[in-house]
Amino acid sequence: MHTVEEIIARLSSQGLRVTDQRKTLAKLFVQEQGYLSPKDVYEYMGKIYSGLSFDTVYRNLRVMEELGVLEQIMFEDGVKFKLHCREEQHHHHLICLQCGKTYPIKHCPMDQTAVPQQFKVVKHKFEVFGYCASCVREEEADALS
Amino acid sequence: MHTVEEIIARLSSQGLRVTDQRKTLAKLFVQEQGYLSPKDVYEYMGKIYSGLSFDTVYRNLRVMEELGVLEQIMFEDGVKFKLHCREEQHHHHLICLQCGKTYPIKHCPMDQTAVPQQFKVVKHKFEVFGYCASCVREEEADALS
DNA sequence: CTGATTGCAAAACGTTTGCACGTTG
DNA sequence: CAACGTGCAAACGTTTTGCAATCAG
Repeated sequence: MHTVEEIIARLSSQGLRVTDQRKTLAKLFVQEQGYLSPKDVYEYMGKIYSGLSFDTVYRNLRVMEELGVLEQIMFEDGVKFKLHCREEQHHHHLICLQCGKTYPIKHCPMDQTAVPQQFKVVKHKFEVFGYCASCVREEEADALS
Repeated sequence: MHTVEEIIARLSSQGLRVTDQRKTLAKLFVQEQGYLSPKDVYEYMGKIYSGLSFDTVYRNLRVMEELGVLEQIMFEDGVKFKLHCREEQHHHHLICLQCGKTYPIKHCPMDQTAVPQQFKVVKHKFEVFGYCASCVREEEADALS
């Protein structure tokens, strides 16, 4: 799920149409290794397709999510999407609050977590938020000026 | 922040009015040791106050949050509130997907997590979801019937 | 060609706001 | 009685839906 070609192949293997807009959407998420809000996507796509409508963006985000191409998570300020991690092994993420890019953390806290027997665990969430190297640098530059 | 009286005291110490509705809201969250959506709260309160309006519920949830009485988090299906943990030490939660109740986890995964030096960590989220003992039992009972 | 995809308009949500009236301290 | 809280109606932003026109395979 890391290349535009793979995504397109997956689309057509499901009998879905490969439209220009969907190709662009795939390209956007492949380039951008991070979370994007529907609005981010709409603004980006809008520059390319005049007369683009918000509902098509939503529909395509949904399609991609159902295909397993994208994954969705809730932030404080709303839903965001990113390319689904195709990595074999379970992992978590560092997430940059500025640019939305993510970096893998191999360590999974569930190994060390004692859970009462009575509690039936279904899933867990572990995310670390902060600022990545380049966003920290920008911030410092801004502070100086 | 564990009793209705403490919450009321905090309200009036801030020059805010102690209304019936706010007392009921406090009682609700003190009893319920878990997450409630604004809708949950509205439905509960609506049974008591006919003509209750949604915006008042929101306003009071907000007031309580600003007082530090409640805390808010985002779930897949929207915002929810619960009594703010007054515990001294940092901890995380087991959260029941059925009833919304929470149970503390002392272990904090950040201790074991290696983060690249360049990444400036601001906060983290660690939550374990599943079903608590009583909800598991109900589920099993349902399965049998 | 046939069914999938798109834009448009409108609806459906959840949440917030302004206002006049009622209530608390 | 002054300030704060409430209900109502209406605004708002986000997400979804129905429909007719368009496009991909």
